[in-house]
Amino acid sequence: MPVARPESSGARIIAHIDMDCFYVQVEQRRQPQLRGLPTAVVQYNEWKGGALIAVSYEARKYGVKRSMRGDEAKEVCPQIELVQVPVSRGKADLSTYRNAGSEVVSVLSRRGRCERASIDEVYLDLTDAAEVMLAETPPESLEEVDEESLKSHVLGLESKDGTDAKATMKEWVCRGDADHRDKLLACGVLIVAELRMQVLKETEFTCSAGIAHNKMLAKLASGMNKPAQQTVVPFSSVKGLLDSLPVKKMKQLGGKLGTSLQCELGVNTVGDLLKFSEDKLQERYGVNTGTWLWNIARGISGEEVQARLLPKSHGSGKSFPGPRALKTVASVQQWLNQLCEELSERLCSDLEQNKRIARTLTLHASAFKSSDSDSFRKFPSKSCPLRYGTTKMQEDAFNLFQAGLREYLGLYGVKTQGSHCNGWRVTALSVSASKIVPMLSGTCSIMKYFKEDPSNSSLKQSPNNFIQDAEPSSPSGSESYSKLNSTELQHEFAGEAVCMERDMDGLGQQEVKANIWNEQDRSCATEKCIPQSFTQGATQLLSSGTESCSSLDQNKPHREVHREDSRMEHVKLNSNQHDQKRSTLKDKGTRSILNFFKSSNLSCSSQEQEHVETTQNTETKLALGDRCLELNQFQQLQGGLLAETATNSGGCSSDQVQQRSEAWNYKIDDIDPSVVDELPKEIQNEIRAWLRPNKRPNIVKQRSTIADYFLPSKTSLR
DNA sequence: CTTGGGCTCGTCA
DNA sequence: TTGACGAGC
Repeated sequence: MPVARPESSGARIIAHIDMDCFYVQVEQRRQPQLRGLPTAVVQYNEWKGGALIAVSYEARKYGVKRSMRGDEAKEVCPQIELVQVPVSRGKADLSTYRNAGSEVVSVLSRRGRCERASIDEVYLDLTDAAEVMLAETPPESLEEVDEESLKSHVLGLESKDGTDAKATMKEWVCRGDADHRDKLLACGVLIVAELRMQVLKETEFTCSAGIAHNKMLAKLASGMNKPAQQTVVPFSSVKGLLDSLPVKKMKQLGGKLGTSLQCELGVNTVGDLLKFSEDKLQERYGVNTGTWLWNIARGISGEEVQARLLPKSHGSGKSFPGPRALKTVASVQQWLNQLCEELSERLCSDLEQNKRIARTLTLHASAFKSSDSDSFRKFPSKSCPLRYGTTKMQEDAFNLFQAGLREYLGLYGVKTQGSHCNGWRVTALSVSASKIVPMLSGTCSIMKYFKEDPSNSSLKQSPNNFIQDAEPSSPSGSESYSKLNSTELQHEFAGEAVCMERDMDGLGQQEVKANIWNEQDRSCATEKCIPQSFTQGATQLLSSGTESCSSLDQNKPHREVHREDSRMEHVKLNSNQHDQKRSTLKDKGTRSILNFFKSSNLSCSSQEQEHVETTQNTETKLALGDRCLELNQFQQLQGGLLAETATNSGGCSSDQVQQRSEAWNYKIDDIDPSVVDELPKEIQNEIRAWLRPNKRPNIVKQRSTIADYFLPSKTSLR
């Protein structure tokens, strides 16, 4: 349900960026000979040539539509190039598109708060950047405006007779008598044009954009002039836009709510909503939705751009339409195994690249009973704590399915569930992982220990390995989030990490924490930089720690340094209290990670070793605070104590840490990378199963990723 | 202009 | 925890 939020004071500059027929562009980049040709991406489906899920603009000219099947498209456009969505494990695999989306996000997140709204859509809050530009280099002072900006469209701006569109645009951007809001929008136009050109340069993708004072209007505008164009919505044209806009075009009104407005209130355009009082709308749709409707009728939407570059959940699913519906428990289990493999792979990538862990596993299914079709029931979805490891996930998913099936069938009819058809059919299955939280230092160190352990590669035993790992040539499921803007990632994590710190505060550890930060401030400011062997992984995590750390880091690529500089500038210029608070908290979160990298180094040069030793004391003092979280999270990965920690309402006391540490019979700090085999059996198995989907050694991979990122040519990315 | 299905993701209650 | 719903390629 939409929720009304008051519009904050002061005009914001919000952009919505939408990739043009994104999947097609990704395929055309991979196969450049397809560029300029009518092209469509079809989902694997033998029936009638598959379903089109993305259509190039060249193909649209021929009347090819997304709703068509491959065969129909061939009829209206015989020369159309149909590219199939990659398939792995018998199902569509969208990793390549997700990865490409990450590339785009890494460019777009440089100028302001960035929210990844979908695989190919992004919201940006460019308010600060626009205000800085207006203060320092206002558009009216420009003698020249770049071509891309001049190609923009201004809603409600008519080109005068005899004047070409670009001249009109230049006049609009540079006019000195505009009000403050329009001047900020003009800055937004210039910034977004720049960003879009940068996206094209670095990713070869074109996109369209909307620039307005809130998300709702920016989203509306981005679709108005496609492809590869941008549209700005001045405040003065909002009313005119909404008055004639069909309600169904508005985000969140495309479904039942919009239909209800049309049918029950006779509201056809958003402007029609103005006839209804807030009370009336609330009465019918509830306070939240009512107020939300009242606001959007007036172009008001205070929804903030969330700082989020990463998805909140991962899912893998497949449907089994018509005759392909699954009839046996065994076949369901087979498919669940496939789905869990993919999910597990993606979770491992997320863990490795973004240091996040998912806590909940959910199974969704659709089914019908052929016997009594009149008593139709929905198959219930079921969740449980998520245990890492492909095999465990497969077990858990299957158990969730069986629990759901029992409920679905009722108490009877469970007996003959063996391999025989029992009247039920499963038409869709999916597994998803949610409640993804950032991992703090501890678990991370454990990961590294095992990943870097050479003896680990010889441990190739893996139960239930009936499917070979993904072909070496296609690292599916390995999302290149490592390419994301590091400062933004940081930003995103800061909030979560802070939450966990607060939990600790609640347990009376404030003083400990204060000491930790003091120590870290000092060590961070005085030490040179991170040992080289860690910079690959650490660069992302550390880059915005403090000025002294980042400016002295010789290994940091130039571009990254530049980005940090602009970020620091940004922080300095911002007098907003909230932002100051946020940046302080961010630094805290960063430093706890920073500390880990400093102290967990195993193989640095002697000179670096010395540095590590000087920070060792700091690490020891962290024991009470961070160690608590490390243990918690490590145990979560093990899955063994998850239920227990869950009932613990988060957090744990130092006593409990002590207890558990003893229960496990080893200390995390004491684990030697060469003694995997000496670990408790269940941990060995867990680690092996857990690592199985990602065989590539960490170091090699990270190096290649970073190198790729800075290669002048894109060829190695494809 | 809408239409569709498979897949993925998000929000709210 | 679970379900309903919305969105987009």
